[in-house]
Amino acid sequence: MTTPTSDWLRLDQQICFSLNAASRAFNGVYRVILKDLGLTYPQYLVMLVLWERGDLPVKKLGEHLRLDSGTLSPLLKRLEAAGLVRRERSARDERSVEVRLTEEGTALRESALQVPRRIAAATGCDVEEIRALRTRLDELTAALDAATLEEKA
Amino acid sequence: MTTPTSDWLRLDQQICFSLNAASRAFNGVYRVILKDLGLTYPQYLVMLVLWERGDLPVKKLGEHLRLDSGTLSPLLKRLEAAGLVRRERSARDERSVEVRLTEEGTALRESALQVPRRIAAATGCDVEEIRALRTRLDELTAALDAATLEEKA
DNA sequence: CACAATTCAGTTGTGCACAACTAAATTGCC
DNA sequence: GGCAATTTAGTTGTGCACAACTGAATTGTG
Repeated sequence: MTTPTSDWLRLDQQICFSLNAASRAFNGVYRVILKDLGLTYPQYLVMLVLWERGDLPVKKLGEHLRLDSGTLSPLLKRLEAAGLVRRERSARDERSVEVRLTEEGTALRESALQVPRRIAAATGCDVEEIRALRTRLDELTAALDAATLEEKA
Repeated sequence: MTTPTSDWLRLDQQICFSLNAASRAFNGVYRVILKDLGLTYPQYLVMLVLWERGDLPVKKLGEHLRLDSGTLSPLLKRLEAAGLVRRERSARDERSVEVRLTEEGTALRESALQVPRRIAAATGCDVEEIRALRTRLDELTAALDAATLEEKA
């Protein structure tokens, strides 16, 4: 039992639409919830990394988030304008810029503590389901990243 | 056995990073594969809907894709500039704009037929796994959309 | 019929993703 | 020590998402 080629296109429509929609729906929930904190979703990701790991150079931040300087540089400028971080040229290596939490940025973590519970509630999943989904997504990302490199070659 | 509040933040970092990364990884694979067709991922989504449903007004297109005119108007202009669609004011209702496939746009479907197989290969999943993931994502989207409305209220 | 409310596409402005590039600092190699 | 290759941020340009708004056409109601 094989699937006609033209039906593959319909299936692709469904899966890639579903993924796109899910991603944007998640974004939408975060947008609403993060509005109180004055953060966008990508800005929240950056703050999470800084709260977790402490001050980091832009390069390291980018590695954790898989984002390049083209995305991070303007984003960090906005976080700096909002008073949440400072950016300081490293003395040891003048190419590098250290991103440091300000007091205000550190303090914001307290308000952020309520975010995950609200997000979890919005998904309607329990912690184990979320963990399972995360694992599934990570596998997928790994496969896709590997495939992207192959396709490019 | 309960989880400390501060660990929730770490879990949130993981799940929202994973989702974001998966979404971008998918985008990356599509970007590489669609390059041959001269389409971006969102443009491909629009073409899929048009191939599937035939000519549609912008409004209907937006409902299928959950995109508003702010996103679609410029995107459709680019598809028109590429010669894949035409946009024509409806005679019956002058507010409405019909998006019609050109011959070139219709013909592109033939080249697109190979895309889904390449994407499926990139995910490393079989058809059933893809279907299951799709179902999971649709459930999630439904829950998230409902929650977004609640949060806004 | 008249006119307020709604619908529809489009525009504007902000922010993100990413490719391609620049400029400056550092490292490695001879 | 000197110089090419690499590393690091940043900039520029394109495209998408979305909120807020505009303007024109249509619909509904008195």
